[in-house]
Amino acid sequence: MSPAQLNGSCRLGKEVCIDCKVRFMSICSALEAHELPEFDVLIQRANFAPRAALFAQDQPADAVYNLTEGVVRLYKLLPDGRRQIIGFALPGDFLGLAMAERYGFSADAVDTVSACRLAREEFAHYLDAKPHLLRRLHEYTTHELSLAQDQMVLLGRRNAEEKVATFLVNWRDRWARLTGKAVTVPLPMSRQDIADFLGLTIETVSRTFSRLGKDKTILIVPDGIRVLDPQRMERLAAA
Amino acid sequence: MSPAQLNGSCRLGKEVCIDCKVRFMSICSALEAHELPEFDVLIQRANFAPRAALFAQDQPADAVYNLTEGVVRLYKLLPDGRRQIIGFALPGDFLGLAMAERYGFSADAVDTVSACRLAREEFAHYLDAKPHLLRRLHEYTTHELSLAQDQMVLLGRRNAEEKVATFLVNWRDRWARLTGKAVTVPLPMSRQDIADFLGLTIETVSRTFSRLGKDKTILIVPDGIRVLDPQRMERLAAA
DNA sequence: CGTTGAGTTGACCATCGTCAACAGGAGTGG
DNA sequence: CCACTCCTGTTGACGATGGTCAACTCAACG
Repeated sequence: MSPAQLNGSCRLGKEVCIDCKVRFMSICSALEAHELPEFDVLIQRANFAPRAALFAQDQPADAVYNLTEGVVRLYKLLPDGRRQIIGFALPGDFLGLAMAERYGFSADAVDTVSACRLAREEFAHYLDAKPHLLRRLHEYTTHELSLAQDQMVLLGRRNAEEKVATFLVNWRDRWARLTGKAVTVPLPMSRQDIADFLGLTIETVSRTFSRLGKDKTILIVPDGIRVLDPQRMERLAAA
Repeated sequence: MSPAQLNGSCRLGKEVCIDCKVRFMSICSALEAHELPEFDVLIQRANFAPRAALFAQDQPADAVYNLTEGVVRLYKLLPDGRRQIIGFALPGDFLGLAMAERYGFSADAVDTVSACRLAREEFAHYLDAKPHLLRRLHEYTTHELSLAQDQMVLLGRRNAEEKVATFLVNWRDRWARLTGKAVTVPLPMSRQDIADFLGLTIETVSRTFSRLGKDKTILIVPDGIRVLDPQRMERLAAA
């Protein structure tokens, strides 16, 4: 499947806002039941294969997305190719906050992704008519800003072990909010993705995982980890 | 003057929104002329001596601030005392975006600071009645988020020289927007502040300044620098 | 089976942090 | 007016954390 070219069998008639599984985790929770049909006509379902691009940095920002399924990595590139992942988006997350002419970062699917696509202009006009939705969006944005500030502390002032532990704890908690608590934490993204998120190299991430594994702090399983010593893990993350 | 204890001779009658020098650089630019008097009654002028705290992380967030004068450092502390400065605020900047129960970071005056203080609850209610102000605030927040994402790239993926150069270029440009272009860029904050903003130590910042000085890329002057080779500077910052 | 790509591990090294000494200016008090 | 302290910033020597380079394993896939 080619990147950014898709949605075959979707839009099966049943995929309407009122049935949306992530409605109450997304900005759509601000909408009243009677507003859902009118919102429905604004959105378009889009599916993305693993590694497909939702959008790319500096492209004209003609759409925003509400993620309903899968994991998306958001990243910025320096001219020489260095990459910083600024976040991983999960179902319920809103992409394209900037509402600028062009995207400030790139977004692509880590695994199979579904999202509601809204034309930016249309969405902006709809927002003008719905102050309660704008208010919800603003709350969401300030929350994102707060997470970004936490990430600055992590990138600027924590060592490799603290970075990895913090990442794993945060990811486990986000995952638990979606699917409930589980012993095994899936890690759909690659080691390279984790490294680029934490400001490390792939080797350092790998070594730190191994060390935490030898510690019996975590157990490394295919495509994920199991937290064996949550106490020690949280202590490392809090430090 | 003791921290967080102040405003003596302020509120001289003339200090009303309509005369505000930074009105068009702040979120107040969203207000119509006829709304200024009603906004005026919500605000309270506050002055802060150098090093005084505007507010501290985890304190109840009972006020937000609109900066009118001076420089404020915003920072987070780790339990063991490591500090990450998440930004420097200048006149026109809005502090307390989170609108949460408690402040997510600390803010204190770098030099002499003046600000408009608004009770958070009152401001929230006023926002409910003024969608255009909310909209402006949302634009401001997304801009801050975008800056935070740039800072993540800087912290995660740039070396010391690039960090320092990027900081100086950005600071020069922000300063120029306030006071017009000038050969000398004042640096009211300490080396320690710069280090904690860039995820470096004070020694590395000092050495990098010295090296850029020996290069003739910059000239180090008391409480500031002069950019001698803007081209080279921008090249380092863009890298 | 051979190839490919992700992940792991080891050896070595560079950048930046740590520790320490020192310089210079501001403020204080004899 | 000078001696003294204090504080910030600079510089040097050394070391540790994490990066670089390379070899290797293993699973997936044709």
